[in-house]
Amino acid sequence: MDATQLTELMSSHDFMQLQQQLHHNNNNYNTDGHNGLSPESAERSSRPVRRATRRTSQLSNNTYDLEMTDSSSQSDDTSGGGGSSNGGGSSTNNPQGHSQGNQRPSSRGRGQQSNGGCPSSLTPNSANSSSSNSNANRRRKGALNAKERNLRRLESNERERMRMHSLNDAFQSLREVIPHVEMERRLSKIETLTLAKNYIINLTHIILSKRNEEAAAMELNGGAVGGVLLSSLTADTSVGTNGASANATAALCFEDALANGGAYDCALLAAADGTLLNAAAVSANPAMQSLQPQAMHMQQTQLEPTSHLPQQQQQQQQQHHHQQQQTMHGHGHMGATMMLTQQQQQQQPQQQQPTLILNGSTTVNVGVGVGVGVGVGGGVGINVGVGVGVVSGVGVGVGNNSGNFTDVNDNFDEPFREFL
DNA sequence: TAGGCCATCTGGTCCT
DNA sequence: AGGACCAGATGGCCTA
Repeated sequence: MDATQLTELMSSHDFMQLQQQLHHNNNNYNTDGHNGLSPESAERSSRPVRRATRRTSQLSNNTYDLEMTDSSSQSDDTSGGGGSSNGGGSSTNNPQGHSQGNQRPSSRGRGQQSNGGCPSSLTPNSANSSSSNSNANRRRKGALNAKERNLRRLESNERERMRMHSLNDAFQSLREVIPHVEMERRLSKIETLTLAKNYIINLTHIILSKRNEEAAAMELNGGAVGGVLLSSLTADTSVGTNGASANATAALCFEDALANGGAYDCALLAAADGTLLNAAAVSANPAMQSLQPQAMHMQQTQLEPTSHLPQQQQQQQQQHHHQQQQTMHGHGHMGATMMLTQQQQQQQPQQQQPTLILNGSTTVNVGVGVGVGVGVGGGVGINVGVGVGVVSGVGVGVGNNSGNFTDVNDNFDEPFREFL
């Protein structure tokens, strides 16, 4: 599915319902409590169908040979001289191998242990140890211990599987709330974490800038309703490790978040390494909605520190982002102008709804904008600055150059503290 | 076929 | 002591 098809699909009226349905389905991800590898559960979930590995299937069937008394022989039994009792290979589990308990061809003593419950001794002297009750007891005890070790190992493996499943469930839950492109493959774990990080950063920027805007708007309009608010934000997110700045572009649309029962569409282009260019729809959870009590657009985010770049370079970046937008797999419910390029917007300034929303729904343009807004302010960091209304032709500057973005990082969790 | 991603097993370490 | 957590190893699946 290409971007056009995806956009068309997402433009459909039923898309919201479909999205919610998908969301619901995704919630079934790996909740069957088992290894999550059954074809049925895989079909239901977004987890790619994976066949269980040999080990997995065998262990899942509880065919682990508990009679083996040495766990190392089970995990690393490639030393059976190639003529391993399990036919060589890893031989951890032997689906057909229970019968081997009494005919294990291995020359190793362990095989004989399981036969008689008597650990064959590894020394010639102990080979005739049956004459000694104490030795036999020791051997039995040793065998039981080995069995117990194997049992413990099995239990430990099971716990580890469950632990990893719960971890994967958490990853899946995270995938479902992170805006990203609906890809044919699911996000990998590293992609999920990267997007989540950038998404949090974006939300933080929005909240902080929105607060500044509201304060400025109140001051500007004297609190009157009806003022046109335009703001531009450029933010430096030097949050990456190894000093790399995040280069993110986001287009979030909370347009009718509340009107649609809490679902909103948004697109997020975010990647610290520039490899992820994704857009997608998510369903907002109540906590996220509470962060945005007003409907809000965020048409474009560019987290690259651009305000200090030469104008020419900024223009180049704008062009680059135009191209990105054209290829972006955006969600259809992006609002009328969400996915339009600047050129397109300029070509139809009369038809489209004003992108600059009045009080009640605020437009927040993050980045050196496409179509709207040019961040003003020399410094790197958040520039809730002078807006230039390109689309609607109306722009009211709200100056609030917050300076260096370290201010944000210093109080990174501040906007969220009230929700803790 | 190489590389990426993943599930699982495993042994060591830490924590309660 | 037992469970949780972690990282290394291994092998399967998928894609370019």
